[in-house]
Amino acid sequence: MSGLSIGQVAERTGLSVHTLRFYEREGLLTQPVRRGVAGHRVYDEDDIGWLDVCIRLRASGMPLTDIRRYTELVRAGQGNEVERLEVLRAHRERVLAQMHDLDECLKLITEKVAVYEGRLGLRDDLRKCTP
Amino acid sequence: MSGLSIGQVAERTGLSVHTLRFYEREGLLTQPVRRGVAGHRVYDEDDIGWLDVCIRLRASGMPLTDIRRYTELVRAGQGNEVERLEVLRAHRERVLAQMHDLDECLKLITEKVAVYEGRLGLRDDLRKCTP
DNA sequence: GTTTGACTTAGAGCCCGCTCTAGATTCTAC
DNA sequence: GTAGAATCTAGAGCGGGCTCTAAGTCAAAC
Repeated sequence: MSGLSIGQVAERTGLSVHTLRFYEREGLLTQPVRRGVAGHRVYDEDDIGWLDVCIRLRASGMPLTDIRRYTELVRAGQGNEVERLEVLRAHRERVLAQMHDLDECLKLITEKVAVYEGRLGLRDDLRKCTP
Repeated sequence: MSGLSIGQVAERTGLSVHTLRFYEREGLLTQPVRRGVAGHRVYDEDDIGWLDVCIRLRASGMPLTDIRRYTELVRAGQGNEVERLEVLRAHRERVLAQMHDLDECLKLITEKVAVYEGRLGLRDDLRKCTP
C-alpha cells in the first residue's frame, strides 16, 4: 500500500492542495490520479517522484506549457526520445542563460557592496581620528 | 550635449518605450527626467547607466518594489549605505538560492538527457546488428 | 499646408501562475 | 447524532510585469 491523500502529497512536496489540483488540470501528471472513497484523489510514490521533477523544472523557470509538453511525451511512453531531448536541451539553454544573468548580477552586487562597505569603513576611520 | 530621446534610450537599453515610461512611473529613475521641446523626455548617460543596473537586477529576479526601494536610497544620496547593503545582501541571498535551483535542474536535465541518449544509442546499436 | 513620425498622457488589457471561495460531500471522533 | 476535518468541483480573484490603445501635440519634410 502506498496510497497518499492530496494533503499528504501537499505536505511531502511543499505544494498546496490547490496547486496540486491545478497542476493536474494543467496536465502535469503522467497518469490519471486514482480515486478512493468519496472520489478523493489517491496518489502513489511515482506521482511524488514526477511532481518533484516538475517542481525542479518550475524552479528553473520552465513554463507550465513546456512541462505539460514534456509530461505528454513521458506519458506516451518510450519511442519519443528525440522529442524529449529537444525539450530538455532547449530548456538547458535557458537555464544556462539565466545562470549567466545571475552571475552578472552577482558581480554587480559584489561591486556595489564593496563601494558601500568602503564608504562605511572610511567613515569609521574618520571617527577614530577625531575622538 | 548628451540628450537622448526615449526612442534612443529604448534602442540602447533594449527596453521598449512603454517599459521606459512604466519604469519611470514606478520610480526606477534616480532623477526626474528632463523635458525638452513639446514635453518630450530627455535622458542622459547617467540614466542609461542606472537603467542598466535596473535591468541586471530585474534579470536576476529582483521585484520592481525592491528596485524602487534601492533607487530611493540612491536618490537620497550618500549616508544610507547600511540600508543599501541590506537591500543588496538580501538580494544576493535570493540570487544564490536561484543559482542553486538552476544547478539542481541542470543536474536533472543532464541525467535525463543521458538516459534518452542511452536509449537512442541502444536502438542504433540494435539496428547495426540487424542490417 | 498636409503628411509623417516620434513623442505625450491616462488608462485598459493581457499573460502567467497560482490562490482562494463557495457550497457540497463524506469520514472520524466524541 | 453532531461537530470537525479533509476532501470534492467549478469558477472567480489576484499580483506582477509588462504591453498596448486612443486621442492628442508638435517638428520636419515634401
